[in-house]
Amino acid sequence: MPTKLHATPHATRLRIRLYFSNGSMFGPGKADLLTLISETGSIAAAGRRLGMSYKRAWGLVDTMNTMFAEPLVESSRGGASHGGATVTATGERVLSLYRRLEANTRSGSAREIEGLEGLLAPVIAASTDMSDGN
Amino acid sequence: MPTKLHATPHATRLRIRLYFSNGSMFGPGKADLLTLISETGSIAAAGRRLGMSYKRAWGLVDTMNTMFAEPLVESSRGGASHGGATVTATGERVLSLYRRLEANTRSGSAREIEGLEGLLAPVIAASTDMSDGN
DNA sequence: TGTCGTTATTCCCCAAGAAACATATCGGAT
DNA sequence: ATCCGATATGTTTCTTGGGGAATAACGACA
Repeated sequence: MPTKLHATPHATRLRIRLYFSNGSMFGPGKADLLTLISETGSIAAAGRRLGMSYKRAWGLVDTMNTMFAEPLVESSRGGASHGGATVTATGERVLSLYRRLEANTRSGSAREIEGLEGLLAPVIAASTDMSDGN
Repeated sequence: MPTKLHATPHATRLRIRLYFSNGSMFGPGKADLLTLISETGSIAAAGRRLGMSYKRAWGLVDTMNTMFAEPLVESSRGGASHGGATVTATGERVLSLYRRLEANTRSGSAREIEGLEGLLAPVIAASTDMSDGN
């Protein structure tokens, strides 16, 4: 029989949100949206991929564009491309800083995370009874 | 009105939440509650200090006690002391690990945080728009 | 046996926020 | 002049997490 648990290396996910002094905040939601806008070139497509309504995605973009000194996303309507959105250099910089913060935390606190994981209740393997939701 | 820029260096607050593979999570809410239970020796008192209802505080305690292998909080009813709650050794360990994770992040990503702060829109002194999103 | 403050638990209710729906607009291409 | 797909924004409907009130149990002690 296999050794011990630890079957899951680092399935633990971190969600880090920054609350700035001016009241604005930035976290994984905006970061992921930014990432997907950069990938897809469209607010709508990015929102769809994240399972959020266009309205919500647009609202987040609007907030991001006003909370920073320069807009993170530039959008255009109509035209040959039928509109779209691109992440500005500032946007990429914000994203890069945030991702680095995330990575730093994961690597810099690996010990603490493992320590917490080790204290968790063992997963109930029961495959017969699945009425529980939690 | 260059009355000021970033007078307060570290007003930016971090909120780190861990999502474990078993579906449970731990973040600043539970950590703060744990801290105050340790201080006050009472779930109710801790909840009051945090501005949350007893029901909510108790619910968080209950979740914490079941998500870890050993309870983080032990409580008693009645008696000479009229009941109360104490944080177990495991509880203190969890708290310590989480606080260290927080501190590590703050110190280990000071550059990134400062970088993001530097990109924020300057605070407009006069009119205050208390709107906010995610 | 009654008092006391805290833990434990249920039920009802509500507002904040998300979802859903509905338009309006843009502008190059055909 | 029209089509198209995406942006932009308002209006309505729905969901849900938490608050609040109410209630019970607990147990040492006087």
